[in-house]
Amino acid sequence: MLSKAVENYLKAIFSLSEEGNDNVSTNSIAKKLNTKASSVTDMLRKLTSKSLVNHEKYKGVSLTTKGKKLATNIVRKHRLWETFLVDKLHFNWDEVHDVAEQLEHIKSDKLVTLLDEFLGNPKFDPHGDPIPDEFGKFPTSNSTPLSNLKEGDKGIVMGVSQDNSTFLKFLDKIDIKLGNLILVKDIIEFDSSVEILINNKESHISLEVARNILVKQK
Amino acid sequence: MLSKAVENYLKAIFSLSEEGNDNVSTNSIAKKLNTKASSVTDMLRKLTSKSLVNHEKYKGVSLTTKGKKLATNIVRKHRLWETFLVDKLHFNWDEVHDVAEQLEHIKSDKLVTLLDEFLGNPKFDPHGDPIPDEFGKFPTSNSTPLSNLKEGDKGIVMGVSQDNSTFLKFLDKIDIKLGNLILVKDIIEFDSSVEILINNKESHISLEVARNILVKQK
DNA sequence: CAAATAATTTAGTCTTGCCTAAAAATAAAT
DNA sequence: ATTTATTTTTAGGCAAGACTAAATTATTTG
Ligand SMILES: [Mn+2]
Ligand SMILES: [Mn+2]
Ligand SMILES: [Mn+2]
Ligand SMILES: [Mn+2]
Repeated sequence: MLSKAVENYLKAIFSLSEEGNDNVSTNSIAKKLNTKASSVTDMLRKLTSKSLVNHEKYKGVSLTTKGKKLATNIVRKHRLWETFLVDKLHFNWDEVHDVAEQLEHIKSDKLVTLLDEFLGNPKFDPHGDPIPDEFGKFPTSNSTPLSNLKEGDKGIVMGVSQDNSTFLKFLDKIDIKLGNLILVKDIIEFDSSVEILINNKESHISLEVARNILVKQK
Repeated sequence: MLSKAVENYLKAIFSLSEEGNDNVSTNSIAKKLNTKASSVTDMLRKLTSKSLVNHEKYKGVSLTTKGKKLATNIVRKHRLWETFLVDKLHFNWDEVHDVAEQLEHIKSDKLVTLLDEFLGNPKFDPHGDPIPDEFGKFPTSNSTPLSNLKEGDKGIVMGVSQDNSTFLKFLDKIDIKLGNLILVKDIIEFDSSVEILINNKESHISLEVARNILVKQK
């Protein structure tokens, strides 16, 4: 039975290898988990001995098939619980991440299966992140960052690539939520910031924000 | 923030002091938590330093007001989660205890409040155990062990005083579930075992079983 | 009441997961 | 190609929580 610490390391390595190159660095893991590089090295030795990662000294680390399967299952649980909290308990989308960080470690296959069913086998969580199925397969979403659209383009909000609470609260304020239609009114050349229209409401967002909003172009 | 271990000790001490005398013994805690007496002594020192228990060497232990409040809240969470698992996810009542043992340690006041609401503020869990409210107040249930009834008496099943899975599965087999009506047909003098009728189905149960079924006499 | 038994506490270890400081390896810069 | 800076690993420790064995205190029993 995997400890909570081991599960968090697997999840961190998984998400880091998604967003970048195959071999994840010790430092990047330490940063993601708010820990020290030396602690990471310690843990990598343990993960290696459990055949969950391949680690060559000084060369970074990658998940084994077994490690990837386990990591995916934790992501699945995290996103199912977030969906439960928002859809059933009516949490706001900026409040669920920390609670889901705890719930994802509950060990019961039956619980996951029944929860999934109870929620109607959702494909995406409240932030638009894909929920892998019981075999670890992720649904695909043909969405692109809002920052890729041109002036005059329209897009439907499909998700966000940050679950930071301040970011999400800001989106709430300017009416950005999943399913809403965004019109790109203007792109300011100077700093690539974007003027948008949602529900007849104009807003001005930075490039950084636009990069973290995922839309399906219409 | 309390560790899982601390919470489990508090809960154990709470339940032991409910069912017996005020001062709980080291050995009884060790037995309940499947650990060794020496480990219990270690932990009692820690709990004492946190003002969660009063412990006089060799004289047993009791919860402080603070300790009792925290223990009650864990019981509350355990029973709310059991209710969720049975009512919403359709677990059987013999399958929920171990999962609830994990879920009870999730830390989020908002989660508890919203879960309670989502479940319709239940007063009793799937085993008939009372669920304390947010202030720690337990609802009262005027139920009595089935073993207290006389021949010819009738009673409605209000709960059980065991969440052991084999015991609950046995009850399933003879149609004993919350709300069902039991008629006491005969009490065998020799061993005080009981012949009962439920849903026109006759069963013969031991005194030990009868003691663990709680009914409201009709 | 003394002797035997049972319960509890203490002493000394172990594992997990984390830390700091120092050493070693790799990457970047002159 | 050295020197410098960065990254990673090692060495040594700490706290929580558990264990075994031994010592101490309480309780029974003859
Ligand atoms: Mn999240
Ligand atoms: Mn999410
Ligand atoms: Mn239970
Ligand atoms: Mn229960």
